Amino acid sequence: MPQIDQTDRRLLKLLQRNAQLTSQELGEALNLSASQAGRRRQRLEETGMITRYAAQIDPRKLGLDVQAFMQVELASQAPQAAQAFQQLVESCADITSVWTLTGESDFLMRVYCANLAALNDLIHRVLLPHPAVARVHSQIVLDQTKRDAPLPLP
Amino acid sequence: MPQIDQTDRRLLKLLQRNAQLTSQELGEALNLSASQAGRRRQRLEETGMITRYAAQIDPRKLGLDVQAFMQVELASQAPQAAQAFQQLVESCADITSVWTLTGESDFLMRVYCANLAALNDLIHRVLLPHPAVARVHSQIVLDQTKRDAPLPLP
DNA sequence: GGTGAAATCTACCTAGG
DNA sequence: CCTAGGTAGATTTCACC
Repeated sequence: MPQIDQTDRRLLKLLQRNAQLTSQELGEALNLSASQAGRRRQRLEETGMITRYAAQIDPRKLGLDVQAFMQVELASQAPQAAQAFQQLVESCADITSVWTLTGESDFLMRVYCANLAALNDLIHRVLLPHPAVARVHSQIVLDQTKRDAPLPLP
Repeated sequence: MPQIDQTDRRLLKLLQRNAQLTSQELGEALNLSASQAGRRRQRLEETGMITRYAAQIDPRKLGLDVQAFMQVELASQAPQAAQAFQQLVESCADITSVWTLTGESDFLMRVYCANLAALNDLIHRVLLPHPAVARVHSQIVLDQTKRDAPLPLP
């Protein structure tokens, strides 16, 4: 596995903010030739450092006016409960990310809904009736004051 | 503002998973000509539906082995406390996203650190000593079971 | 929906440490 | 021998028809 140097880190930082930068523009920003910048980018893709390029969407323009984080506690720690919950999560498009965390609650989920009624439906008609789910604690996002900054460069 | 139809939504879904799809590939997936697919994509960019294209990085390969979510409660509700906290957040690269939420805690933050020691330093040497910060509750990410799915299509 | 000019990527080649 | 810079063919985009 090749070593990552400071130039690679700066390249990653730039591409996290704007993946459309051309090899030429990257080269100018990093004092490299376009071909070298392109070669570095390709190597970062091949080694799995860059996992993918993704379009970011404005959820409000899509009609998704409500975002929330939910902490979910399962009824049991048994593996089949976790598996049943996992199926629920996969089948629900409103849930975009799920993390397992240390601490009292078992899962943290990020959800997007069209409105408050849809969020309440998700909680009371989908999550709480599910046998694997014991408790749901939901907090609605009022504002995002810092969004998707590049990863820190260690 | 032009209306978004079902084809636009499918296009957005594809581009969220892979922003490198060419107009030709998009056209094949959507039963459109390449020129029409490209035109739709351009329109979604111009109207701000697509806010940017971003490279996604594998944090572990960068040496960021610890992720966490933190809930931060401020010492006061005064605007200058929030503003001081905002400056702290902006100056700290480990904090990649910050949300304001409903409920008891004032902020939810997502952080990436090289290791547990760095995370503890962040909590005890940066956040807690800051005059605006009253309480910090941190939960480490053990696993991400669903990651960055496309936004739901309403 | 199609076409062509301009721009970009990428594989290959050459030079230098 | 390995890394950096340059070049040409193929691919893609985008303004226009």
